[in-house]
Order: sequence, then C-alpha cells, then structure tokens
Amino acid sequence: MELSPTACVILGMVNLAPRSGYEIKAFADQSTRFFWAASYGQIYPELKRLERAGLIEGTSSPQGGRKRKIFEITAAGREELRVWLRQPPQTFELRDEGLLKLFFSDAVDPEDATRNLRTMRDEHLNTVERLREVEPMAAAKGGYPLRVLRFGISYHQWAADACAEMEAELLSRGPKQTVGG
Amino acid sequence: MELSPTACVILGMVNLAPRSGYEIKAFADQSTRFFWAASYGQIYPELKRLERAGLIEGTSSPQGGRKRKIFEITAAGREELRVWLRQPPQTFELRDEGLLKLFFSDAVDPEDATRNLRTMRDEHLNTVERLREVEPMAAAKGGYPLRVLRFGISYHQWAADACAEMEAELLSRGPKQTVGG
DNA sequence: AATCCGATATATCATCTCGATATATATGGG
DNA sequence: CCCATATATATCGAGATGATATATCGGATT
Repeated sequence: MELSPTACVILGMVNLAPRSGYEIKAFADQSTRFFWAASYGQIYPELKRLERAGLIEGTSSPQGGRKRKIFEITAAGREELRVWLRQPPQTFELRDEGLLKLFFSDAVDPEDATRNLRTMRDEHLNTVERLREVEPMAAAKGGYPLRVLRFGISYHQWAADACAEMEAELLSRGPKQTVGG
Repeated sequence: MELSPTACVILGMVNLAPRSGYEIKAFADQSTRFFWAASYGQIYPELKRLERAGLIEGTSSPQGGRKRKIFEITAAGREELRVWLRQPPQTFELRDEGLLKLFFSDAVDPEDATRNLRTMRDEHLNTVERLREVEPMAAAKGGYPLRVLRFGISYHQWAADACAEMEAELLSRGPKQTVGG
C-alpha cells in the first residue's frame, strides 16, 4: 500500500508520542508547519484510514465528560513509516504570491513592486523570529527536528536578504528611467 | 469582488498577450511554475468565471476543424489585475517532502537521512539547470520575469548548498557515534 | 454563583485543487 | 497512409483547505 505524505506526517507524529487528533494539529502547527502544513480536514479522516489499515490504534481516554481518543503507532505502522522514509522524496512545491505579483508587476508602478518586496521581506523576517522563538525548545532535544528548524531559519533569512537585494536593485535603476524618460 | 491568486495568474497571463487555455497552461509551465503552478482543472473553469465577470473576453478562432478560443483582457480586467497587484501578498506555502522525511529520520539509519539529503540536493541542482536553460530567453525580454527567474535560480542554488552542508555535518558527526558508541 | 472566554476535542461542509484521463483534430516523419 | 506528437478543451475522483458547528472544561471576571 502506498502511503501519502499526509498519512506519513500523522504516522510520524504518533510514532514520536501517542497523540490525539487535536494534539497532532497543535504539534504540526509549531513544527512541520513551515514545510508541510496539516489541517483538521486532513487529520481526522486520515486517522480513521490509518486505524482501519492497522497502522495506528486509537484508545478512548476521555477527560471528564469530554471524549478524547489517543492514537498509538502499531508495529506494522512503524514498518510502513520506515518504508516511506527510505524512499526518495518526490513532492516539492512552492506557492509564493509575492513572487507571482512581482512577475506581473509591469502592469503597475515600480513603487508597487518595491512595496511588494518590502512586504515579502518583512514576512520572511517575521518567520525567522517566530522560528527563533521555538529554537531553544528544539535545541534541548536536538536531533533532526533541530536541524530542520535551523534549515528553515537559514532559508527565511536568505529569502529576506534576497528580497532586500532585489529591492535595492529596483530602486537604483527605477528612478533613472523616471528622471531620464 | 475578491479575486483569488489563481484567477490573477490567468488574468496576468492574458494581460501579457491574448491566449487560449492551452497556451496559458504551456506558458505557466515554463514561467510561474516554480512558485505558482496551474492545472487544466483550474484554468478552464476559471476562464469561464472571468469571462462571466467581464474581466476577459473569449473569441472563437478555430484552426481548421479544431476549435479554439483566444481570451483577451478587458479594461475592467486590467483594473482588477492592478488592484490585486497593489495589495500585499498573503499566501506563502512550502511543501517539501524531503524536509518532512528528514524531520522524522530518527526512525531510520543515518545513511537513509544522508541519502535523502543527496536526493534533495540533486533535485535542487536539477531545477537550477532547467531554469538556466530558459534564462537566455527571459534575459532577451528583461524586466520583472527575468528578475523572478534569477531569484528562483539563486534560491535553488542556495537550497542545494544548504543540503550539502547539512549532509557534511551529518557525516562528520554520525560515524563518531557508530565508532565511539 | 453566574457568566463569559478561550482552550480542548472532534467533525463536517462547500469550495478549490490535482493529476489523470477522455475526446478530437492538426502536423510532420517514415 | 499510418502513427506519434502537439494542440485544444473538458471532466472526474480523490484529496486539501479554511471555515464553521458542536460540546466540554478550566479559569477569570463580575
């Protein structure tokens, strides 16, 4: 059976520790979010599928009158996870509205393009800060999650610098045309 | 009316030049693809919506017995495109299966993690080459599309280097544990 | 004590998106 | 003439998204 990356995020998370759907979402939001997001609409149906396939096992453990189901990985699930991890990665997708706008910016003033670049830069720097906030926690545990986090920090820092560079380029060439033309 | 980024890719493309749905797809595949992909399943329904909204206008211009519809942007469409371009970008998403696998790589051998990183690096270098191939064409026209293309080249080159760096780090620390532990 | 807010927990829904496939015609090479 | 490939449009199931619905719990405010 071929498992989707989405199935494997969930499998990987319950492998790290038994978790409820809610906890998976919360953990994903502060860890894998910046390179692989997960929504409730994916998590709950996928948990059912994985349980039916025998890769995870759910145990009802309500707190008070509030129902709750904690999922654990099974031996079969651990094996499927390893199979997936050993296969070469396939999906790589970037969806960047800022670059898209920049691409079409001949239709607007240069000021609009540079403002766009400043927003992009601010967003990347913002992400750097948010990732730096969780870094101490990740550093305490070390291992791959820490490396991936630092990769993310470096990436957004690089992107912020690249935006600043392009903005400077546009500013140094743009005005000439306005003055000379 | 709020236009989705998908609607605006199409609007932007028919603004550059009148095009058929097929041509939009072909053009997107070799230009915006690396930061914003578009599929037929998006393009054709969206063309209908945009035409109904009066932002583009389709003219039937069959070649021989094969029907064909070329879309042009209207004045209203050009204005909507500018409105969208002037608003700050919102969507930024990365979906990187390689980083996801790396994140969970405690479950497999270090060799599997480094192999994963090599694959990631190769893919990024591959993309650099593919983008370099279309660079001369973009350089002839210049402007924003060229800048965006060069941004993409720099990005994938950076990512390839970052993967190589992390691989070297894993190789320098991994074996120690095998030997010493 | 009553109330309200936000966190916990699960579920669902319309809408959008993806990748594949279906259908049909045109073109050019063998 | 046939076949592969390119052009052109359309559609489908499966999956993803973001929002919202439902309900309980803990803690703070009034």
